[in-house]
Amino acid sequence: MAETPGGENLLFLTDEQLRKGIEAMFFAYRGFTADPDRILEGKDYGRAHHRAIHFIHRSPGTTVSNLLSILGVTKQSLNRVLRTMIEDGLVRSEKGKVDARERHLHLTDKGQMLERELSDAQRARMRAAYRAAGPQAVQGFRQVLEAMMDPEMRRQFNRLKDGG
Amino acid sequence: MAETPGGENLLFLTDEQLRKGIEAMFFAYRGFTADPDRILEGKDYGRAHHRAIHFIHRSPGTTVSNLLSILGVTKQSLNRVLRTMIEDGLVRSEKGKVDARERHLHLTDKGQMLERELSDAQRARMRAAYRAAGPQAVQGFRQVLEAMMDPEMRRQFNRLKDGG
DNA sequence: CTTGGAAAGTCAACAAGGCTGACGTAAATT
DNA sequence: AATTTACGTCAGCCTTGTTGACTTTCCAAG
Repeated sequence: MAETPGGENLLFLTDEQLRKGIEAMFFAYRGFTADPDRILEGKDYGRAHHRAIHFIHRSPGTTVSNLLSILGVTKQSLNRVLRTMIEDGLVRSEKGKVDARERHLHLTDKGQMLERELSDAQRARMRAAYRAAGPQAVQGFRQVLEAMMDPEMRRQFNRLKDGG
Repeated sequence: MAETPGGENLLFLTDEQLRKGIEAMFFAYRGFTADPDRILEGKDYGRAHHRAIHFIHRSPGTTVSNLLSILGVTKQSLNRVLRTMIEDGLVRSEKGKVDARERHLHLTDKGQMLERELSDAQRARMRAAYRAAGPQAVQGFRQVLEAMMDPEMRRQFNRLKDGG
């Protein structure tokens, strides 16, 4: 057994273990996105639309620039998906009252319906995985994921966790 | 506390908890790919090349069709990245001896060097996350990820885990 | 009140990396 | 001999990312 002076077993840090973790992330992420992808194909939307829908639902009234910093894409890229969803009546964009330069984004009823369909599917998979693994495992899952984020992303993540 | 007839606490299965897990996956995956992406930008390669390099390194001599089923892309898509890497002398492709229709793929020394650079960076992040979270958390992390995979992907994952 | 700069939106052009469809070739299998 | 398999390739398309340049709107500071 590989033991440190401190006495902890560090077998979980071998290159082999790390490789397995890397591959697990790769395959799991495919599963993670598979259901929404399936729902969206044929609906003219893609993963980029799903991400926007998710975070608008999550933080109704959020601004474009806030969304930009969460999604980490350029405004041109975000604007493209936002525009189609506004045209299609999934998203409502309204001028800010305190700062009229900002656009506050909301899902319309139609947008809510699609969000529901997508998140139901994604939650169902997550729920099944959580249930299969158990609460203890879920806690570890969350700890490792959070430790894996860039500090900037972790800030975003924790800001979302609490207030809207 | 939400208790089932069985007596288990199911608070970890609330929609809110599931949403946090979903967002954690999203932000963590960004971190997961950030370092290799940074290394590859400016090198004419992208994430697709990284994936191919990883699995060729992982299973030297693997065939094109095997790689196809692991990566889950079309042969045209894979062929594009494979061709450039063969031209650039990162990957060697040789006819099979037992079945000459197959092409067996290996990394050249140059390919090994790039693989090293990429996987060192990715492992460093994974190692830091594992170390911060601890062995117990790592086990849970792996359990949840594995449960999240599609059965087909889980088969691939477990086939890789053992033999090459 | 003017002006500087931030926020938002738009146009154009491009690249990576997915996809489908069609076709060709060599080798294995039936 | 005919069919199937593994691989490669051409052509064309889509999504989603990028840069760069530009305009409009509007807040805030001088």
